[in-house]
Amino acid sequence: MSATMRDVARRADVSVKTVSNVVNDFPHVRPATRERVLAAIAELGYQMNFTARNLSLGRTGMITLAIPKLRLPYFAELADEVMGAAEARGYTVLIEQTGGVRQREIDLLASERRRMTDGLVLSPIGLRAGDGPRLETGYPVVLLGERSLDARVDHVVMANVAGARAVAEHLLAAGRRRIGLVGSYEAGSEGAGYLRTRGFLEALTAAGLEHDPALTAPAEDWTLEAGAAATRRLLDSGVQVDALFGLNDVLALGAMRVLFERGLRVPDDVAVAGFDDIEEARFSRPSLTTVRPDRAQIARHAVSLLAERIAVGSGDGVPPVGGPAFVADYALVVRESSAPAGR
Amino acid sequence: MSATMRDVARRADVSVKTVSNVVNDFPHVRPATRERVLAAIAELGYQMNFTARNLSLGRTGMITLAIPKLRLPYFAELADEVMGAAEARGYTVLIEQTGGVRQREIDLLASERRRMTDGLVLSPIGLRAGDGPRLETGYPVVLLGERSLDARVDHVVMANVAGARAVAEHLLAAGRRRIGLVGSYEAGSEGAGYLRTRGFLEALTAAGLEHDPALTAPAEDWTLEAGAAATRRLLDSGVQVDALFGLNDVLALGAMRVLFERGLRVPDDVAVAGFDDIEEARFSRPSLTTVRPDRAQIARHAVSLLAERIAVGSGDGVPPVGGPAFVADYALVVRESSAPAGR
DNA sequence: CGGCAGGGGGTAACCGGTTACCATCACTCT
DNA sequence: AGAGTGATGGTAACCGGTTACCCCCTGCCG
Repeated sequence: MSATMRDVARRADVSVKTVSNVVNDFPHVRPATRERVLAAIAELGYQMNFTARNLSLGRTGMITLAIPKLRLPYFAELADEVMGAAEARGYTVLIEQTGGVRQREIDLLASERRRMTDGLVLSPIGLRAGDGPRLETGYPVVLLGERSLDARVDHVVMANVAGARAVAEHLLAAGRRRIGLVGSYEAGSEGAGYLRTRGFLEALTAAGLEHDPALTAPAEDWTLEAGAAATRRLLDSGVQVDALFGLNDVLALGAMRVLFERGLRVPDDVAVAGFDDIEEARFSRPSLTTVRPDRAQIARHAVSLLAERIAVGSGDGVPPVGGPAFVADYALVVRESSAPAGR
Repeated sequence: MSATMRDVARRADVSVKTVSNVVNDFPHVRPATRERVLAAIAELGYQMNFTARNLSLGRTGMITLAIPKLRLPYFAELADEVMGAAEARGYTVLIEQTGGVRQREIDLLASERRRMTDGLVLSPIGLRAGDGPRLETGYPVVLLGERSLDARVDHVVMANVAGARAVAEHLLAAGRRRIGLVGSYEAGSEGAGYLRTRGFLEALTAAGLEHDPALTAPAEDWTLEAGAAATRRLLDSGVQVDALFGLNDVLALGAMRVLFERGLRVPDDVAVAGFDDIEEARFSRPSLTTVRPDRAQIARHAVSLLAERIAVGSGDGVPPVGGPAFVADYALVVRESSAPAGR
């Protein structure tokens, strides 16, 4: 079909080695020769076959980013950051959606398809403690999420506990005492949901308060829809709340929507806060108080760790163990939804 | 490093052909032989090298989806749909972001990197009329967007003109007469911005009205931020509006945020409508009237056209010309932001 | 019992690059 | 002048699959 390196070589009357030297701009090529080759390339419209190159190089220059769902703004923003960080290192990112389903996450690790990429950045949701060994496949993997999987794999985490504690402290300082928790986590999973809940509870405890279990609004997914549904159930149960903490921003936004439908004013009647600082949080009505993890930092670090691991793997035999998890910075962002006084 | 097919063959005491027959479950393999091969595969932990397979097959099983920005909810949702449609056909999707920049879009078409995938679904923003020929590279391409690029390439479009007209008619029917237009398009580009504007103007004309140029709020990007900024400028200019039509939902949501900041009530003082029906539109306060294009249909059709084109390309020589553009269904979704009477 | 059909499986070429190894060649150095 | 040196570029093996082509063997038919 299209021209190959040998065609170019024949046309320029040189060897394939020389053509290869030119396209990879290897230094020792005489200018005149280079010209001839470039001319031949232009005439034939030659374009390199990357699959062939990848085969001989033994690498593809691609890494996989596995996230639960692209439609969730947090992950779309994360993907954007990771793509940027990867590009800076010459990698192309292949995005896979796991739906947060454990089996999909495991499949991805075991899958033959993954051999199309040089490494994997996995944002695990479904994996459970005990699944750790599945990660130790010798294939370069970096986890985005708490290192609760007892796996000897590199981790990049956000300060879930500290961030959630900061939010709760802020709400308590504003005088809120009956704080509803929107969202839940699978028992046994030690993911972001568990950790944020823990941070939240720690703050209450530190303030000498106890969390009323009736103030928990479980949500299956971390979506607007689920946040709204959970909040509806909570309010229907008749409990009184003066604040709601969504385990992430979309849950909080879904909750706000329901408060609005029920005629409750935010923040006057009920303060609301979330976690993630997705872009929508700044533009919602009212704008949403939340925790902003340094996403760019997370992405950069994850890609950097993965690149390192890939390099090592291709070097000697046994890759070293992942070091301690890297914890990204965060900041509490107070906005209208929890402003001290009604506006 | 890892085991190859030849290793498996040696281990099972068969030829590579037989191993290949087994892994590709070719019918004529004696059960006993198959067992031996499978056992060898298990023992060696063999995993096929996809790069090698791709090289001999001359295809990669991947297609590229090029969109402006993953952070824009519309495109995140579209990407999700495309990935689903592609998976149903055995393709993996590689997402590239163009930022809506013309040069990036052109680079993508010319790039050698694209040779890593079998085809391209491109959502062009920056390409101009006249750029058509650049698309005719013999490489399978399907365009998401109006066929204004005079290119002989397959197109899948949404009913931008009709959808926008429907929105405008709805606002007019609700008695709105000074309808601001939030968003703009590059002169000369005939993309979604231009077409939606056209549909909007058609409705006004049909109603015997003229659009006051002062009611246009240009926005550089189609983002929340840009929508807010544009609306701020519009309101600052002192013009009176009783409705705002955002050329897409995020522009409209950004606009709503500013109306709120200025103490204007939606829909009582100003009705608002958008285009795209992103998920956030259902949960905003108030919920947003918009046009819902059938995204799933668009994705399915685009992937299907591309798959067809890929199949043809590998068959005979010259691929046929793209047929007439496929126009996806749409529906006007009326919500609170333009409800007839204040709630 | 020879011949033939077709299932089962081996051999080796091929996909299109990279690169180890080697051969020239032009100079410079002693 | 002979040797050493580095630039230049050719040859062919190799990456790890797929597959065209061929051979062997078994079962069945005449």
